[in-house]
Formats: sequence, structure tokens, C-alpha cells
Amino acid sequence: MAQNKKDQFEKNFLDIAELCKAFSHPARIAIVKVLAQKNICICGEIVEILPLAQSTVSQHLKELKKIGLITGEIEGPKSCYCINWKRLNEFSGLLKNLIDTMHSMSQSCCQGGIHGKKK
Amino acid sequence: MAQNKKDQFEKNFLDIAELCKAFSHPARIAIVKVLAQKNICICGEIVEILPLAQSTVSQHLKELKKIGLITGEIEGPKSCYCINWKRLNEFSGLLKNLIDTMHSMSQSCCQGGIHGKKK
DNA sequence: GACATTTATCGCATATCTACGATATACAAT
DNA sequence: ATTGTATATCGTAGATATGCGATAAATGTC
Repeated sequence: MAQNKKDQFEKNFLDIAELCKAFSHPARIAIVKVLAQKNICICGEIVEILPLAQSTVSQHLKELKKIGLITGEIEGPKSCYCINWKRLNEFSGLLKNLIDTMHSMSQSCCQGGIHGKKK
Repeated sequence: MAQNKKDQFEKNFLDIAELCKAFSHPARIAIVKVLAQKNICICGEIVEILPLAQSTVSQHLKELKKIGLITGEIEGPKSCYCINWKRLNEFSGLLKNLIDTMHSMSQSCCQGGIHGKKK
């Protein structure tokens, strides 16, 4: 059991869910911030700042790259990871748009229906 | 091994990460949308719409409630789950603020440093 | 009280995530 | 060619997440 049911939902939801998953661990948020703040591209420098092993940081970078939030090029022994601002802003926009859309279609709840019958 | 290192990051990151985790599964996004769109409070009605068992939906509701994105009151055999718009907007705002802050402190990368030396 | 309805919780199986050390890979420098 | 440096990948262990059926709990109905 415990089959994967994620594909049975709206494609739009899956995209947002995967973006959220990328940010669902503080280490990955921290990595993105380091890339922005310190103007750092190098995996090794990130490793020095964060309390994580090199292999762990590399895995997190891989996930961030997979979803498109960062880009990464390897030039021999050096890496160059950069933030993909377009995708990051898209993430923020998709979430805001989702919430705004939901808000606009919502009506008052628990006031007129069965549940409003508070004694 | 595999110890939990989440507490070793900024508290702000942990809060955003937990909010993102709540939205990191399309089922939970779908649940929130159903609560908004259909103006539904009842767990059982959500179960009918989504391709999930009642116990699974109940678990997702519990997680959404735990992080504060929805509120839930049980009146005997009936439930009343409502969206917490304040918290939802806070989620959207925190993410946007984080990204904007990162963007404002960022400088160009891979253009003047070692990595810019493209042959 | 007996029964139906609705929801939460328990127990369990499987899947995925997190983290690390060890190792492989790719390139620069000597 | 050998060495050194930086990074990715592999293997693995433990922790969480996902999902369901069965069951318990709370309330209304007969």
C-alpha cells in the first residue's frame, strides 16, 4: 500500500507542491539565501557556512536544481550555482495567485448553514 | 545517523519551511481549495471529492490545522473546517518577502570572479 | 437503550527524505 | 604521470511521510 496518488490531482497543484517541497527544508532555504547574500557560487563555501556535510549539501543543491530554482554548471573541479530569479519569482507568484484565486471564489462559511446553528 | 538538523537554521526559515511542507503535497492544496471553492466544512464531503480514504483526508486536515492554515471545530459527529485566510496570506507574504529580501541583497554572480573567466 | 452517522485515532506497510562516510570523477598544477 | 582540489554519486541507516483498513469516540435518532 501507500501508493503514490500525487498524479491524481490538478497538474497546477503538483507544480506548486513540488516547488513548496523544495522549500520544505530550512537547509535548502538557507542554501538559496547564501547563494544570494554572499554572492557565492561554490559548493565548498556553502558547506563551510552550513552545518552539513559536503555530500548532503550537494544533494540539496541537486534537488534545488532539479525543480529549477537554481542553475548549476560544473567547470571541472569548480562549480557555479546561481539563483534562477525567474523561477523563484514564479514560485512566489504561483502561490499568491493560488491563494488570491481561492479567496475570490470563497464565500462565508459556518454562518448560514447547518454549522451556523450555534446554540 | 540522519539526525534532525532543522533546528540549526534560522527560526524564520523553519517557519517558512513548515508552511511549505504543508503545501508540499497536492492533496493538501486540493483540500484547501475545496474548503474555499465549495464552501464546504465537512470532512465527509471532502472525502467524496478527493481520491483518498477518509482516514487519509483526516490526517491531512490534522496537518493543515497544526500549522494553522485551517481551523477546525468538532461538534459531535459533524466537523467544521474553515480556511484561516490570515495565516494563508501570511504564508504568501513571508515567501514573497523572503525572495524580495534575497533579491535586494544579491549582486551579479559569475561575471567578474573566477567563474567569469570563460574561454 | 440500540442503532446509525461522522470523524479521529491506531496499527501497520510501503515509500520517500535526510544525513553521512566512502568513493568516483574531473580537472589543474607540478 | 602524480598529486591535489572540488564536486558528484553510491551505499546505507534511521527518521518521516503517505495511505489504508479497522476501530474508537461522540453525538443524534429511533
